Amino acid sequence: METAQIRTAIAALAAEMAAHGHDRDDPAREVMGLLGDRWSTLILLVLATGEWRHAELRRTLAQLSAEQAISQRVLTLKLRTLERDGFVFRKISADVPPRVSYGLTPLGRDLHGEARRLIDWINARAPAIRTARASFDSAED
Amino acid sequence: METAQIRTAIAALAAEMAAHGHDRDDPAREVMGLLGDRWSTLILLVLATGEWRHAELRRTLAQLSAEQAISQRVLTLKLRTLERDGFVFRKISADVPPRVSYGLTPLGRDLHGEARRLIDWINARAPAIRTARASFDSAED
DNA sequence: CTGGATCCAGTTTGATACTG
DNA sequence: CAGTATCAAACTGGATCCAG
Repeated sequence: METAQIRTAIAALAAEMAAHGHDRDDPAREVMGLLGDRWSTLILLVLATGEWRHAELRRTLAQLSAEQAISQRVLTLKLRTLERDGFVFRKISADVPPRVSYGLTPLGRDLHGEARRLIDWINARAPAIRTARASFDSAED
Repeated sequence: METAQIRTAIAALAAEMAAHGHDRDDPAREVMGLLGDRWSTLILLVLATGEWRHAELRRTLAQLSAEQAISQRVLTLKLRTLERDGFVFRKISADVPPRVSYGLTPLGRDLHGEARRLIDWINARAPAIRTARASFDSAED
């Protein structure tokens, strides 16, 4: 690109970002970071099936994950973050002892659907990505 | 959920993941992590406009980001990762001195489109998310 | 200009133990 | 059972210097 073109391109990009509602404290960056972390998308997947108690959810995540189990502490942290953004609700029963359950809000259900679409798209391209990686890795000597 | 229901739910989730092509080394987790990091989606946005040289790209990213500029080192790292997965190409001219340009492959162009859809969805819900956060933060005493 | 090498700081995740 | 506190480990991003 030439200097004048770059200036034009930057202006166009800035305008496009503005038109899509980007501004400096928009939550897109943070939510994308959340979806990109180690556990949140899997938590959404499980909670999409109904309401789960903390310990149940923890055991289930361990079953579904190829890697090691989520720690109690990290599960609490992730649920708090999802709850704060309005994607997950936390319900405490009046029983003795009280039962704490988690589930998806309507917004969380929609988020899960949208994220799922992207994840499925990536999985569908997994062969192409693996091929690209193999080619890159073998070319670097 | 009751114990039997949990068993059923886990089985259903595992089957669903398998049906969607999940397996333990699928790249979805890594690509989502990439899209959730600090710079990759912005890099895709800029590269979607054409071919850019390293230094041009770095300056442009600085213009578009509210935060501080990307470091030279991190830009190289991010471009390498995107290139390895087949989303970005790297072209070296035969000139002296050689010019190095980066751009999107067809796969990268598609990824950008898919990711953009999710980001736009989140931005469209930004008011709801901000409201949820304010309510959560004020309720926690 | 591109980008590798070092060194460093902040954040995220995990292990363990403890409280109500 | 749910959640917190503390400590340790790993990872990410950044600053600086240097080489082709």
